[in-house]
Amino acid sequence: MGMREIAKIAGVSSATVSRVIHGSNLVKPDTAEHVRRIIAEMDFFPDNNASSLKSGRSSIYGVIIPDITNPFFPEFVKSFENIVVESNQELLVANTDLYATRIQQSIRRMLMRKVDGVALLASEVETEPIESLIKNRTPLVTMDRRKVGPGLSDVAVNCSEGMEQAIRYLKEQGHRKIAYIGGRTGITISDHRLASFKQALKNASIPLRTEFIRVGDYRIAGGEFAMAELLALQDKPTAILTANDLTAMGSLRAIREGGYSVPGDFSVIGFDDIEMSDIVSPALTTLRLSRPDLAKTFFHALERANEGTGEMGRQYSVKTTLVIRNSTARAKRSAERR
Amino acid sequence: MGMREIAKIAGVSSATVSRVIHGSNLVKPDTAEHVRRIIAEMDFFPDNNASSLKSGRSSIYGVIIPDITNPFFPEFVKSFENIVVESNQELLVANTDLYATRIQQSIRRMLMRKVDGVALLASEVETEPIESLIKNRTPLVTMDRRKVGPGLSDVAVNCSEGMEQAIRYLKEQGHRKIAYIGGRTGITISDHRLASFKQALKNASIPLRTEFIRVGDYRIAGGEFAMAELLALQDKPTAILTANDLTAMGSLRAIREGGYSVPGDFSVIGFDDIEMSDIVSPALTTLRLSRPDLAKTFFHALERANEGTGEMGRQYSVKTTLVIRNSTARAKRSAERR
DNA sequence: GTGAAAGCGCTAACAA
DNA sequence: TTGTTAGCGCTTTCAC
Repeated sequence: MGMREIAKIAGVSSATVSRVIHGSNLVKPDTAEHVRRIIAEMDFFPDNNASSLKSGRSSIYGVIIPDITNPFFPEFVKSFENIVVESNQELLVANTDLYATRIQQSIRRMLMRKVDGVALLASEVETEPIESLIKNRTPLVTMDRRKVGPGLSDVAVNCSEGMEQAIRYLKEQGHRKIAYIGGRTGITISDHRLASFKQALKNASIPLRTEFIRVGDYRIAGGEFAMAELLALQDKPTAILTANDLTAMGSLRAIREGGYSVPGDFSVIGFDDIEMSDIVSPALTTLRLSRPDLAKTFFHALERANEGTGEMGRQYSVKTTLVIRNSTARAKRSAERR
Repeated sequence: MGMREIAKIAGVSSATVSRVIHGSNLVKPDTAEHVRRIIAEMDFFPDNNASSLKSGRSSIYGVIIPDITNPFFPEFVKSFENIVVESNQELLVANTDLYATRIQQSIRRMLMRKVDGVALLASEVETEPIESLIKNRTPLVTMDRRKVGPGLSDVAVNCSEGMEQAIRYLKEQGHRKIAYIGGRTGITISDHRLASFKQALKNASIPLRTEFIRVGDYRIAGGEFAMAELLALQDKPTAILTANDLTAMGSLRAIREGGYSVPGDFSVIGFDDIEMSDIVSPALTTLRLSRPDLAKTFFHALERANEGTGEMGRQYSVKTTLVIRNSTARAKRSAERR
């Protein structure tokens, strides 16, 4: 069952059928209507592979994420998929499981499918795989790499504003000893968040203590481990900022295990505002990074790149806002007792 | 850059290049090696659309899930993707967001891409969309629909065994008043779980109380609401089984909100064993449904259907096992006091 | 072992 | 407004 047969039944040419399917206005309404009826009757649908072969475009966007097990990403994918499907396109999702090598594989596979663009949210990325995308003139939009080029755009997560808010808020609550549990260094996304944290401290005239800077892995286990280290300190912090909510949840866990309470003994602030944040106990104060906004921005950047081909990419930015829940409170006069 | 050009450079025909790429053993090793080198040098990769068009197969499997926000599904997708990518195929994931209408859309889109098979984990499924798959001879494997046919297989979740275990365990712990929070009725998956629960109670000679049977929605909110109803009962249960872990977490929440404790006042058992189960507090006792096993079974069923085309589908089954953590304990002499 | 050639189903430029 | 036609890049007989 191909367009040819539909054409025969309808008494038109396959070109007309194609036009009808694509809603061309060069077809007489009557004819179009007639053809549409036949299509419906025969329950016909076109072969996408053939169109892609012909046109070189596939109406597929690729998304590469590092860890589908981190709720932030499914939530992003969901938002993104809604937008993409809305415009009759499709999503090819690849999860790299945090292996940098799998990024290359994924990109390669997407290139073979002639995707119309790639949203790359896995930040542990080397330059090589990106080049193959550029070379094949496939638009790429990255997250928080802060580099643009021809066909290469970036969506930065503007955390400095949020961090400022968070630090200011903590300061108002009487906190002066503020720790940070980040992600592996060397990854731009981690570096930027840490830098924003330091800057925010500075702006608030709060001294930075190196022993208060710890490294996690964006997962619960990492947050738990890093928090345990913090708890082992003689002079403990009274508040902890984290690079993402999972890290914050790990901290919560370590604090509980250590026999302390949140927000009684420690205030904890997450990052992302995944759905779970509102559900754990205590509900997490966090810096919200809106998934719908992020998805919209990625989509927009991709669309744009697809119109003006070869055009220079842009630097986009989405911001974060502080959402106050129950994991933060006034600092105790002395959190060190006990 | 197509096979033609590679062929020219290598001084062979495009047919030979194609053979080399597919590892055909009809090519002289020397020639093959030579061609491979050129391919690597030129960084060539074939156009999948062209192959699919020619062969009618795409090396893509489709997966349709109801709610990407429920960690069970990302965890399944991850396992499934690993297997699929291993065998040089790909995954097209569609999330229906619990809208039955989106299942049809998804299937249609997959049909247009000529997927080699569809794994359908969204259970709220009518017969119509399935038929279009069958008609197009695209293998389909469903979860817990318990119906098979030509090109249609099913993977049943054998929960009866697990339920028996759970009830037996609770009975040993002194529980006699056991409630169940399930999913919307009418969905086979919900019906089966409920039926297994009832059967298990019967086998353990524990009376079934209708007011102890509640309906959730496989999400935290539903579990919370249903548990609140249970708490409002004069004569409360002492243990609660749930249709999935999210429901169980909702119960935990309602119990905490109600001023009770787990497992002090109530024992709670989940279903699935999502990663979070081990992380919430208290860690959840649950019936584990192994994602890797489930993924393997789906893949196997799909592969099988793809070999013997038009063959009759099979009924597969994966089992569940009780994982005991901290949300269950001995029943109090009287849980009703207070 | 290797090459020539005929399409797979669709699109788009051109013709009518 | 509609039809004709030439491929898109690959696979796969069939012939050598």
